[in-house]
Amino acid sequence: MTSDQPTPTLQDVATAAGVSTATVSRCLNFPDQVTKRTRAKVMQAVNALSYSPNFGARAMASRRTNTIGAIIPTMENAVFARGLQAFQDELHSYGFTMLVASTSYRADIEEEQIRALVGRGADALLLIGHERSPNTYRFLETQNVPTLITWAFDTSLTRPSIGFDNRKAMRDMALKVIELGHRNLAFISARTTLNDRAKARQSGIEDAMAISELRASDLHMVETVYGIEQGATAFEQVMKAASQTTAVFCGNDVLAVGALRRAREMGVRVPEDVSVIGFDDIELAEVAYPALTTVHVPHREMGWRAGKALAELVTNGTPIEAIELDANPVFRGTLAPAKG
Amino acid sequence: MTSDQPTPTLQDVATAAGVSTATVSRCLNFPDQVTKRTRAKVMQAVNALSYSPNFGARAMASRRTNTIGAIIPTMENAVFARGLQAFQDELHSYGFTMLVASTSYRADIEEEQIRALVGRGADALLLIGHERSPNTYRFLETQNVPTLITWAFDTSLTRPSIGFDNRKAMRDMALKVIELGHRNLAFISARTTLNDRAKARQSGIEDAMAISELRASDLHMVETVYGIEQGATAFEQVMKAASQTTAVFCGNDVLAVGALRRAREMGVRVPEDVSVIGFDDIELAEVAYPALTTVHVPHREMGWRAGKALAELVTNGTPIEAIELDANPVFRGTLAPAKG
DNA sequence: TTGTAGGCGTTATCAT
DNA sequence: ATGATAACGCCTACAA
Repeated sequence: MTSDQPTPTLQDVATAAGVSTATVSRCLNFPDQVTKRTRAKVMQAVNALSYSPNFGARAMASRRTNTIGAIIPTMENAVFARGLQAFQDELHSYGFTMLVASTSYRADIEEEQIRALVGRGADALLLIGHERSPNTYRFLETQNVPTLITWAFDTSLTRPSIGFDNRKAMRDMALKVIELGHRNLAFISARTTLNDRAKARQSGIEDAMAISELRASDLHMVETVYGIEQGATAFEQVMKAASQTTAVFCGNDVLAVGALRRAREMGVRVPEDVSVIGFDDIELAEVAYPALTTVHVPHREMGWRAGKALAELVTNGTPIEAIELDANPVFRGTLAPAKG
Repeated sequence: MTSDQPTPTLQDVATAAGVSTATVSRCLNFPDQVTKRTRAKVMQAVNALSYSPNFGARAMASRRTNTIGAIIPTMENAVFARGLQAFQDELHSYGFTMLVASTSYRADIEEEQIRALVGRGADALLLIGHERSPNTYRFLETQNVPTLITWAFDTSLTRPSIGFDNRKAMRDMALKVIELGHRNLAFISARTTLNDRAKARQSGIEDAMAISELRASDLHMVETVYGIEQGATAFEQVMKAASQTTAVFCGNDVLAVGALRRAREMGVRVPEDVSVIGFDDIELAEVAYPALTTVHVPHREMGWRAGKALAELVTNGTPIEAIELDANPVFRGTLAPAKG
């Protein structure tokens, strides 16, 4: 670096172009309110100085940031990645920037991140799932930040959501599994504390059992934290505690893949001895061997629809229309009829 | 909402607490410059109003944003996810916020994203790989934004990097493969345009061939875009065009997993008929069947070291110390000695 | 320890 | 169509 020249400001451009700052501002924001000739002069100065507007100043003066925040449980694996990419692409096409933060599935961190993004002037927020502390919702309300929920759908709530019904999706899957003759079911669940998706998925299995005249209380449940290794451990626990199990549902594909691995290590054949069912349909599911039977989640569509809805809300005030998407079973190699 | 009460400002808090705005500001930024008593009063007012500082104003007044940007090729899969999460966690512990943007592996989009993040006042930037247009580097220099390169390491360049030597890593892997008797090698590469990692990995294989007195020109190369499906297609091409191939290197695990799948579909046995080698060691690699032999990349360490380096640079001016990490072969099921 | 006041770079409302 | 100029909300010398 030769010299620490300070970044050029609007004023510098104005001086260079021989106009007022107001005119430069207009050139940049409303080009057609300005003469062709003036515009040319100004743009030339802009380029010469390679001026680029100061975000903070602009945010302060216009009281808008063109920023939309997304807060997801984790970036560690691909569960939210595909949807997020679609969300970001859509926002980008509207001229918005996406800010991401992750919570490691912890409610306290989520609240912190919400404050951080709101503090940074996010014009709106995308959140995963409905369940969080009243405090958090109160904050969002007083701050007047529009919020959209995704990865869930629940009309009984007033908050808009664009997602799918976790309970119904899991119920449909479970009905198919029961139809194949499975009676001894287990469920390896993600932590259900402040996680409505996990709870809903459990309820879905129980619904299916009730419909099929099985006793929901017979569902063998193990709750564990996220991770392949945790899924493996949980699978072993299940097989030890309830060895008659023929079908193991998992709260998500990551756990399911762990279960699959441990099954192989234990000499338990999938699907001949026990069927394994996941949820999410991320890349892992296809790649696993045998390929995982799972509930397909419309990642991309959810993402872009959410992006579009928020962009239009912020831009034109178009109210968000709740949208329920389908999440359907995908049958692959890990599910087979129950023996006998 | 009952009333559209405007967000509280520093002034509001000051009034409520019966002090000046300066005192409130100090309470928030340098708590120990203020009496315990005063602080208590102020914090109470802060909570009562649930005040949270305006980012733009703060950025403008302090000329710092406490924001560090990261620009990665894609969020679609887990390649960069683990490292990014570690990066973000480390930044967070220093009080920084991470901004992410993705480029879909396109140089023009990368440049746009760099401008966007700089425009938003990013105090520093994390970029993947060294190779980009001189224009882009010039911009970064005139804007005076410190930049750290990761996912690569090259002392011949003056730019600091914290990463690993792609060429050396791939060479080491290739040497092992050749040692196992493989002579007919193929390489399914990611696009090499403006992608120094892809090029380096290719060079690594060629280096190993040269060392082993094989003709580097005999390496059968296929270049393709990112994706499982693309890896599958490329594998088929390779086996059709060079059926004597016994070892297929892939530029990354995603392509490798695609190759694996197509091999199964084609009735080609891995590793009996052909060995498949990946790069990155993401979750997919472990989960694939057979589990993928691949080059392990120290995702997390790279991420947190990068975060620490940038945070300390921005905070204390500590210059970045380039760090070379190891990326070593991991031998799993897809590699076996060549037949005969 | 606390208060006063000027300035940070834009936008937007008025005039002209 | 263009130009003054008053906000915008916070930080930080400097003064008290």
